[in-house]
Amino acid sequence: MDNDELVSECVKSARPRERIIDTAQLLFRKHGIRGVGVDAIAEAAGTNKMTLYRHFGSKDELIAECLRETARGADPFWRDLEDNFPGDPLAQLHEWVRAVATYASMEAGGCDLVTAAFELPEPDHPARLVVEAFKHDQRQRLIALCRKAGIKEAEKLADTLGLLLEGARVNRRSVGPDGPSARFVMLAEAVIASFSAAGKVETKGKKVAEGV
Amino acid sequence: MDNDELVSECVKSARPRERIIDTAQLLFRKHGIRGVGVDAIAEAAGTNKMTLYRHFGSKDELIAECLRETARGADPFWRDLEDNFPGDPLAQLHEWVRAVATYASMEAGGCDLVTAAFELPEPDHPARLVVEAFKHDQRQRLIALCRKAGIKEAEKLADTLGLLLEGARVNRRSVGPDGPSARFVMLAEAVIASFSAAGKVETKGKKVAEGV
DNA sequence: TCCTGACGTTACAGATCGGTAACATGGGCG
DNA sequence: CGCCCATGTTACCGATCTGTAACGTCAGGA
Repeated sequence: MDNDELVSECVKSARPRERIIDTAQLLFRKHGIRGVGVDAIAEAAGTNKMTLYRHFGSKDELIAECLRETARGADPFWRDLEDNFPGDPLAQLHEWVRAVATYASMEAGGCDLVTAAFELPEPDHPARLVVEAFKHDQRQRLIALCRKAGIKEAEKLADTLGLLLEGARVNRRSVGPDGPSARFVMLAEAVIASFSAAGKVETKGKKVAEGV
Repeated sequence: MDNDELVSECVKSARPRERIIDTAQLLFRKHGIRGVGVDAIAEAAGTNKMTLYRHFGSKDELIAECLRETARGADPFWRDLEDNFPGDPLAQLHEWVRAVATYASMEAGGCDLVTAAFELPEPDHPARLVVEAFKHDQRQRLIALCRKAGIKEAEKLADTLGLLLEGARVNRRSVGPDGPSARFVMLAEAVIASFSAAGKVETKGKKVAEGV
């Protein structure tokens, strides 16, 4: 509560609206969504409560907008994946493992969307719609990637990797960065290897090329 | 906030202290730890705020005590595992998968300990000590079980299963019971199978008997 | 120039929060 | 009986919360 003013110093945006969203994301991560009030957000963003309420009708709307902004951040992630390994979905899959592990070990760490789902138990909260849509979208993308990579049981591998990742993030959040979450890359690679082997056994004789 | 009085009807305990803990656990699950006040807990428990504060010095202490109580609930779980399949650690491992999946699909669902870790970001909160100790204990138990079951890379399998489980719980919490979390048993069994195969390949020629 | 619209400032409402003080009550036990 | 201790009751404190009203200020465009 003391150094939150400094937080806003890292947020240099012209428009108050962007400053508020950026600052709110930082403060939500630090103190929890319910642990920070709109007054503190506005002040840390270098503005005031009235301006905040003129842009976002309520705190719940601000929360939802912050989550939408966070969710939009995943798009360049997938674009980079495709750009860095064009036409090589298996390499993209391995890079996905490495990249999400790197992202999960940052201070942003635990996915803001999941954190919000934990902090807001009301089933009809506007933020829940954002979370569900995001999770569904990410799952579909990962399934498609596994399928293009020639994995036979693509859904199964994608769900295993997805649950492993969420587990690693939540574990890191509850027991710190030195727990089992530190082994995520190794565990995920082992799972991919086992699914790849199974896939090749089953598709023996057939061309592996399914994607690409 | 309206039907929380009925909640207390399910809690028939003689002593106010137990009633308060049981009621607090229910309300924390329903509204979140930060979403329910001590007054509401006391009233729903059929007592009053003063009695609550005489038993637990603060809300934070009550939270920690609730988590300790929840953590104690895992002991009979492991005892049943040993009692139902005595001397058969591999069967115990498969039963572990089935049992935790059943538990995770109940309304208690998302582990209260993890939820608390998400809701209480302060790193020195007394509840965090309980969470970390519990998670460490569960991990050690699962590693020991895998080892006794003859798995060669016991730690690796235990961590994979642990992260899968935590991922399934958090996924269920964020996208509901019809997401990938519904496939936890299948995914976990596939992982066990792959580790069992790897273990047998590597220990080929040696006696498999290591535990028991 | 003037006007409009975004933004800042102050004050306030109504509710709820965690936590405490003072006192009444009532049952078990010597 | 008389005492004690756990519990119930009421009132209160100061702080904080979301959200609103009224009124300045100021830059930029027609």
